[in-house]
Amino acid sequence: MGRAPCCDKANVKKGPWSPEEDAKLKDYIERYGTGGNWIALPQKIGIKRCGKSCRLRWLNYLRPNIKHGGFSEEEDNIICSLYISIGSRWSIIAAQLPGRTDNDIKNYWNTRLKKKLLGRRKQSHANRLGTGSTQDPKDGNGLETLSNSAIERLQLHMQLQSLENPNIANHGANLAMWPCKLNPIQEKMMQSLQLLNESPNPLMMQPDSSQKVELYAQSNNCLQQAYSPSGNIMINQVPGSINAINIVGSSMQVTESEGIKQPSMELQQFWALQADIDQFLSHKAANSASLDQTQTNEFDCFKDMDGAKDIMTWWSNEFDANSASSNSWDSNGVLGRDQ
DNA sequence: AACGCAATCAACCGCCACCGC
DNA sequence: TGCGGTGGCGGTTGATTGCGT
Repeated sequence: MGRAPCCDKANVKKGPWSPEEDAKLKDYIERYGTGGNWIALPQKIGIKRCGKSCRLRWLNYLRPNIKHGGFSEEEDNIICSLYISIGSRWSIIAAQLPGRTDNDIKNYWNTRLKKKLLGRRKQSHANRLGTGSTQDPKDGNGLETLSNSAIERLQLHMQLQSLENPNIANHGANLAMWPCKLNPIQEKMMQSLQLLNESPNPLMMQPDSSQKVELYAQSNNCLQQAYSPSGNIMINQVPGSINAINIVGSSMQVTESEGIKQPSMELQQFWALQADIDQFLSHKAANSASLDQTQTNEFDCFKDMDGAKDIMTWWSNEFDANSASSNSWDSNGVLGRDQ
């Protein structure tokens, strides 16, 4: 027995929405709201659609302030940063991009961004597999033991590191060094997300819980307005992970002696993001687990670092310094606007 | 102009978590 | 506590559009 369908499939229209259906749905929701029940909505409105379909249509197209297409370079960078850090949590990524929907971002990533970033490497990988690689694809120690998402993210890590600093990439980079040219907000996003969510990643430093971590703001002063009642910023409260961070600006350390200042807008956004992430993680982490299980599973294969070393080395070496020198993680670099 | 292939994106599907009973 | 209904999410599909030959 399969589960009961959410609606009567036989009497439900599928496919593209007509302007009339759109108008009915939009008009109804603007007048009365959803009533907290999407399943019942189509009947009330008088359209033969599945409730889920109505929800999707509203969220992705009909609700106000939706943006379509025309992703900016900043949005590109944010999407990439977050994808690398947290994977395909499109709803979380979308939450950081006002007006964008998870579906839009997912499509954009799958059809464009991913190809921009991974296309060349995948080609190179294919060549390698076809020309004498000794790695058996069925071998459990190979790339195939990773989820696609994890592979992509690790590839992106390495590729971007290579672009920034081929020497570091060749020796197992510390992700705290990366990315070097994000804007300040993205930089903080990455730092907090990495600390919160990626500690099993062997590419990253793994500070113990008592270690003080300093986040360096690079040549910007956005953190110099940092405010924190205790002199520390609580980065998260997950047991066993980092729980306090001293933020050090380019020339100024935020301490209690700095006194109380109003938080900047950027810092408020930063904290809001952290709250979102914390909420997500605590939601996922059933009491004892400090990390999202899915995330952990993705990197289970790296528990045995010997098995992963070759992969890392290959990824690092695969990317030649010549190509790296012609790119950088800025608006004209990695993402290379090709229009 | 016609065809075939690739890219794009709207929409669907199925799974999972949450919530109320 | 278990179960069913619902919402939310990510993966996938398939129709449409664009482009090269």
